[in-house]
Amino acid sequence: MRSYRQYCGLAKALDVIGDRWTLLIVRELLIRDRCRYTDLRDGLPGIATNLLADRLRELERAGIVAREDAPPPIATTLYQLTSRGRELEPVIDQIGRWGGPFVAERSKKDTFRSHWIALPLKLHLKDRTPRRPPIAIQLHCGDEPVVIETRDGAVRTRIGSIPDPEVTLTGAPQLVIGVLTGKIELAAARAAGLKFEGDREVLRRVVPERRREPRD
Amino acid sequence: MRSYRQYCGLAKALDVIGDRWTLLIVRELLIRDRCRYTDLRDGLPGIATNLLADRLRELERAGIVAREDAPPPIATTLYQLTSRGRELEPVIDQIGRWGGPFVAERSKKDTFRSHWIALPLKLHLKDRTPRRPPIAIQLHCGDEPVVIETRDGAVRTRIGSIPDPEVTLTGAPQLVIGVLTGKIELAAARAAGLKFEGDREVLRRVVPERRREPRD
DNA sequence: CAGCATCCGCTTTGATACTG
DNA sequence: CAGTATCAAAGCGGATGCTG
Repeated sequence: MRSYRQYCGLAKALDVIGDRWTLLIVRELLIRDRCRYTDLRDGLPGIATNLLADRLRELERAGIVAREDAPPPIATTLYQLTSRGRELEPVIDQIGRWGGPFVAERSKKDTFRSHWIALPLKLHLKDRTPRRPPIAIQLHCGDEPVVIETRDGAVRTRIGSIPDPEVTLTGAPQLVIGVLTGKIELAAARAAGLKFEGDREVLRRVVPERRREPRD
Repeated sequence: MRSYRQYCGLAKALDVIGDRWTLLIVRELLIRDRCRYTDLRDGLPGIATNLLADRLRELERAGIVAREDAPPPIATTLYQLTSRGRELEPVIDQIGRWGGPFVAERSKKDTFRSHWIALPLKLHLKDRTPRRPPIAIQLHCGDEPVVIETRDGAVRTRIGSIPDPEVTLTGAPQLVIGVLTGKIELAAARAAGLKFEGDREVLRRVVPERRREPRD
């Protein structure tokens, strides 16, 4: 990206992360921690492979991404965020929150990967009763399973499965998100096709975090 | 901008605000509230005029910017953010914070407009003793004067002058910002060329706000 | 197969000139 | 003042080819 050449923090940041696809690549790495080129490509439907390679080079040069050549017998390259890269989480959080209203309904032309909901869920949800024993909620709403786990009061999410989750939700992402953020009643979601298994009290334990009111 | 077509809040947001120049236009409108096409162009050195016109059209269509035809005798068009547009302030705040390290030093090729510092100062500073009578700090570090004012505990900034400020700072933006954010001692800044007039105790009243620690 | 690089047509951007 | 018009250059998207 050509620099704006403006002595301004916003403009300087956009010089680095303002390119097309760049922040979506960071999104992938925030969710997956360490992953291969192919994982990134699969999580970024629509990207041209040469662009992904270009962006990874630029991000590495900017100190946001580090590439690690896994030793044999794995023999593959792994990409991960540096600490400077992980500092982009609040940036992506805010942009994603601003874009929240746009995901109220889903267009048929939109692609979806289930792990995309992991980041907003982790950032939005909190454990209402952190003293009680940890719980896990298993989600099935796309290509890969996602787990929500409480641990030390924090809510974590990751790609994967767990043998005995307290709750399992299966269905369209709109319904899964709606139920977890409290925007859709469980009964309404089940009527709309969501499958629910487990203890419904557990579901109430994980609730959207109250946002700080903006100043001014 | 071509849509990413991803069912993801971040991607949907970037469909709208991810174009080159778009967030810088929002920056201008956050600082200036209502302004003319020419004001925007002056605040965006480097932008091609057709691009500014294009972006304003797109932003209007997206419900972020509203255009208002001022009645005669003014007879000019004024642009301002809608409420949805003002909701981008936290987005720009976070991106600007992330870009903060990049403005540690200034390249000679960088352009500068003094009002660019108004937004980060407003977002970073707080009034340590909000009960005391309001104060004003006058800044001269570029093309236009900027005022910092305390009011009801909040810190506000605007383009303009005030007759009798408690403090006046004149000099390079690095020095002005450094002193206000506490990164440079006043004595060091004066040695480096900053002119200071007024009550140095007043300067201590306005301090950087403590950021909430990130979760996780 | 993973991890790119190359090529090509198309779109976006940038610089400048011009207009009501 | 507030844009539109024009055109060259850069960037992007899609397909394909190469290499270990």
